[in-house]
Amino acid sequence: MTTAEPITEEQEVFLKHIQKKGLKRTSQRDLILDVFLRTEEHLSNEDLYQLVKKEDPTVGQTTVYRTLKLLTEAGLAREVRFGDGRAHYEHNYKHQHHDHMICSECGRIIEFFSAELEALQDAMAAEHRFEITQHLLRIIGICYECQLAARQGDKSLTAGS
Amino acid sequence: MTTAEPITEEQEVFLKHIQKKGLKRTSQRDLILDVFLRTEEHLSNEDLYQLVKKEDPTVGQTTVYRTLKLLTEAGLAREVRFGDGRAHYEHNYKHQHHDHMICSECGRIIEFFSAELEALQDAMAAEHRFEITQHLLRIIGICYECQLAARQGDKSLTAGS
DNA sequence: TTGATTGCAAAGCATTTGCATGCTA
DNA sequence: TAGCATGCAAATGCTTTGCAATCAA
Repeated sequence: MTTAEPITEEQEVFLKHIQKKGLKRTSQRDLILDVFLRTEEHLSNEDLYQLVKKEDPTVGQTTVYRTLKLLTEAGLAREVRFGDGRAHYEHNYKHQHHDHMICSECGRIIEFFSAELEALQDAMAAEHRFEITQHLLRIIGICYECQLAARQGDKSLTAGS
Repeated sequence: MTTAEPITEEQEVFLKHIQKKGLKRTSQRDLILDVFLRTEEHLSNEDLYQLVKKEDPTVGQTTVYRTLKLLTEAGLAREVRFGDGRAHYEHNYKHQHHDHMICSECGRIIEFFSAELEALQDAMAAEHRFEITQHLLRIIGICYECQLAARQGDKSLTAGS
């Protein structure tokens, strides 16, 4: 499989980054980027590896690790951690920054954005003359669906879970 | 070493928690709590283990892990993660909730609090009917001191390490 | 041709778990 | 005395690294 010519903006961004660092374009990196872009989720390394493997079983997991790091450097991916011990990645190119609410019952992830929140963070940083590189807001709790479910199963309460 | 009678509020809180769960009070747990309370920092497990070991070299690291989990359950400690791959713990009893700015250059940690920020988070959660259990805000960037240092060493710029 | 890339296996870390012994209640 | 707690060693799970073979530029 020869590497194809760039099509999407993202691929161009990736190529630029690759070249700037004196690295090389490979079919594996192309494929991993492609699969990543086609998937709109919070992919863990393992997730992406499984998807990539479907299209090319010879790709190793190590390459996925290394490529995700490259994509993050290039600004195409953003690493997020939900507290389950492994890294997840989401699209980061021309995507508005957003934060997450994580349901500790079902694992559901709700994305949200608040300009006021962002502004307040900037203000707090300015107060300390702190130059923000990135920020991470994670709200953990119970989503509406799980609250409903809990209310229904409320009659037989012993100690929970 | 026999276990001593409770003195501080924190020790009482811990005892109550221990008893409620049908667990037992031990000299190790007493010591670990004591050392934890005497230290005003963001202790990692390893940090606390080293400190405890100075006072009682027979205590095992596993016990520190297990006790820190207990302290967290009891509401005495709060687990925080700064992105270095391991958990850190800070005092949580009658301590106002606060968030952190982390300098990616020197590792310095600045604590801050904003009532507006808290209120905004609550508002965002309410919008999604999400019931907050806890939240975590981490701002990563460059602290003022490191900005100054960077400006000074700016004349010989090659690529920046 | 040269040096980056790949995939495998092994190594690293932080954390957890199994288990025999010890100790609290 | 019963069963929780302890500490060691081994296991776990995610991620990184060493290395020989391969491939892009």
